[in-house]
Amino acid sequence: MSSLIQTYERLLAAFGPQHWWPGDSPFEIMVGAVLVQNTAWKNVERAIANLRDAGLMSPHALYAVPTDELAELIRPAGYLQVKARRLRSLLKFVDEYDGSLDALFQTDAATLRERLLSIHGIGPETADAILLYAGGLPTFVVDTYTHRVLARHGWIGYEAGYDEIKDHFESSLPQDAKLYNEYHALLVRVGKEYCHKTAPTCESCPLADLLPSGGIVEPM
DNA sequence: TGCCAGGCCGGGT
DNA sequence: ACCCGGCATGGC
Repeated sequence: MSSLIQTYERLLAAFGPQHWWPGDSPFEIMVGAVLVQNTAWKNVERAIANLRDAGLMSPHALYAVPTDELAELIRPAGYLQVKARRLRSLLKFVDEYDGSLDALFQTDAATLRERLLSIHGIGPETADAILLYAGGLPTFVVDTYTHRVLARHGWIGYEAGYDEIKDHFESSLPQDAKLYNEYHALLVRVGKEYCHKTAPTCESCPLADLLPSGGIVEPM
């Protein structure tokens, strides 16, 4: 069994830097983090383009948009009613810092994470994505690909929960935002290309020789 | 055509 | 403390 850092180095060598998060500004990254919930990034790009084209990609401008109007703008990202409300709850939070993300990220990481989690529509993954990719804070982001790739390769059990997986990484890696950034992006890359939900195949999977049993670990 | 995508919430066990 | 249905659009 290789260590997590060895796996990281192998993935980085194989795929190179992923240049995450795709987005021009911390604010756009925050918005994208909500819009991408259980949604293909492709669809999110259109929604973001709509907001940018309308000149709304700033905290105050976007907060001034009524919920139903916001829903129409983000339609391509799906769950439009739900996400419009979630965006507004996040915007209300940002507004408490007068729309200054610099001010917002002055808060210490643990406190800020708690505050983000208290926002309606912000769960652990969205909170961590905001902290890491918008704020540059060293917190590991766990997503469905992270879970599937690790479980299928026998590194964790399928029953492992969010915090368990997060701790798995954070306790065995240096606390380094750049490392967490790239690692998560690489896991998503591998998941998309080799670790599909159905019809799992590990042929040519870059992690194949890390499998403890020489095969895929199937869920119960 | 059906299944899936970079979740989260609320109600029911 | 889990488990499940709901939420919606676009790509393959």
